[in-house]
Amino acid sequence: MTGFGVARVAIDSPLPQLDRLFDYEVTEALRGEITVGSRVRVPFGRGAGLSDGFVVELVKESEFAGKLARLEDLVSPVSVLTPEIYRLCRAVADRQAVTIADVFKLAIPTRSVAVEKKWLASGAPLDTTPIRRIGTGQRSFVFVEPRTNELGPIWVQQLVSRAIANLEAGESTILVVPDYRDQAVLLSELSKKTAAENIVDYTSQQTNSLRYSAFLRCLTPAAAVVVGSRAALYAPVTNLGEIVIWDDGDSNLQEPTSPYSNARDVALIRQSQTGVNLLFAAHARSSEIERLVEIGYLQDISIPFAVPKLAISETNARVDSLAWQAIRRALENGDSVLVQVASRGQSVSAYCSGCGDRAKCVNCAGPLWIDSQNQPRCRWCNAHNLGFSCPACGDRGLKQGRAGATRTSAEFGKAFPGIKIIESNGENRLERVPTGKQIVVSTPGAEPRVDGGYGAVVLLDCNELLSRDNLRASEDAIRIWSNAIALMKSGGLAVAVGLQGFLGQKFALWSQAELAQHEYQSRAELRFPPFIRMASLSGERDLLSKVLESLPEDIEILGPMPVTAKNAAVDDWRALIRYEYSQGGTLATTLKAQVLLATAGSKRVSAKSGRAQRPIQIKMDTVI
DNA sequence: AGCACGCCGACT
DNA sequence: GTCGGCGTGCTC
Repeated sequence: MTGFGVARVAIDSPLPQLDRLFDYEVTEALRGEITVGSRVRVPFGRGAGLSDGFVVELVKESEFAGKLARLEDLVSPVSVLTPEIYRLCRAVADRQAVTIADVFKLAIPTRSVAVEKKWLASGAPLDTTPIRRIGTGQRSFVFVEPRTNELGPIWVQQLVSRAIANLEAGESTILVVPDYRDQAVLLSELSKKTAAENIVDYTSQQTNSLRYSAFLRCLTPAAAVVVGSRAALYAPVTNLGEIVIWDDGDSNLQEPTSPYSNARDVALIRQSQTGVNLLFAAHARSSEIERLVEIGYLQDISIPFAVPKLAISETNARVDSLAWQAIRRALENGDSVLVQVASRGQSVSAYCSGCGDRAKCVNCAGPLWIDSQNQPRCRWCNAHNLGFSCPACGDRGLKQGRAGATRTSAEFGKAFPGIKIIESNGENRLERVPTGKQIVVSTPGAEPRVDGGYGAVVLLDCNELLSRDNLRASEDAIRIWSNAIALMKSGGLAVAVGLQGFLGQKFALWSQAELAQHEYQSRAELRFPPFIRMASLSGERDLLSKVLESLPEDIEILGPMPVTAKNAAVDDWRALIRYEYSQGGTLATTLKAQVLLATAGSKRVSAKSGRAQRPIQIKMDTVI
């Protein structure tokens, strides 16, 4: 790269007006050292200090008419922002209408000098030329057999063997898994099949130095298997052959802060830019994947498998005879039983024993529930309500509502004397339980694994999960049930209590594709995502109106309406924007520009309070 | 974000 | 006559 006197630098600033490249004259002394992707500090604006940035390009001459400032501070010559990852970050930022700096935060870990020194001493090259796969990769979706055997869950085995096959072909794999426990299982299975140096632990539960070390391992020119969560999609790994996303419908794959991206979309972008293989694997199919399959963008490569034995009972009893039978049979065989219960604690709700009114929190009037310690707690503010007294009738007694996991455990304890009952929930989660005759009562998503698989899986409160107030309730429920059933061994019996109608019938037959089609169809009829896309804009009312007025006629706007969320600022308003996929690119650009325009005109600090004014927040895909 | 430039009110 | 108010605009 010697001889290029001008560096085009991306400034690491959250300001949207600075989200472009700035040219700097590279001093003679740095010309031999600086690389594309180097971390630098540059003079910027009228400020006295230096700003952080990354070299995106090295060129001979600048097209900038003014006088260039000099780049004198090279933080490190390591090429941390490879061209491939820069392109990815740029595209994600553009799609999400956010600044590239917000994406850099996910893509480039903080530097650890000690780790970097060690890495450089090991003889790694500074300037890593990514070997890019040529041609168009396969984009696919696969239904994985929902079963657990002596070696663990089938899906783990399939992902591991896929990654190992790629490794043997000299190609890297990125395995993205929503849950860190699943990441741990994958890492441990991988370590049985290949040397530790081939495995990169990209999970987020790590210290800065470990994260930077994993990042640098990716830059080392040798194929690897990268295991991690959302951020792993930005791993600058050498010779990437395939990206695999497990269970894309899991909400953990959604970035909660800017850039508000979903792992699925980031993977699709990286695939389209590099032509690697992309595989979505799951037990159930998300409506987003269903759309991609229907438009032919993804190919369904599922291989038929024996569906799990699953009985549906349309009953009003919480635990019906079918469920009791399944549990008894499994216990007789010496197997473990998994019972999924919709909520934790003794009871999901509490009522005044005097007048029967829903019991309310003394602090905030939120609804009470009874925790596993048998104490009344508030669902909103979490306060204990030991001194409860009914505001209506003054009674101090409480009646319990529907049973939670703790009370269910107690009930099973009575029904099966001498059988060990184990409870697992989100707060107190077991990853794995030893094999044996036992009943495991778990809330959704907290189901522990048992070696060899469960002999029976019983899903209680099915309608509870379905009636969650969320567009994705049904889709999520199917996913959660399916994942629980996948913990069962071959020959086990699953029972879903209280499931009815179309959903019950199709689920019993494991007709996952039909369920996904049905779900997607109903979204299409309502013109809800993912049939179309829906953005949300929120912020101060007048600012918001200004931005909305500037949008083209053919964009459908819903609102604005005041935000009623509990902890929302008083003056926050929100509008939804419904748009076609084909409009996404232009809309994102327009919104970014218009928000900037609207915000620039007005005062940046509210005169009275002195508090910094929150700009308008853009979420290109809102979760409703 | 900072920071300077610029054009209107009460001060040694 | 000038010091300084912060609205406006730029940053290679």
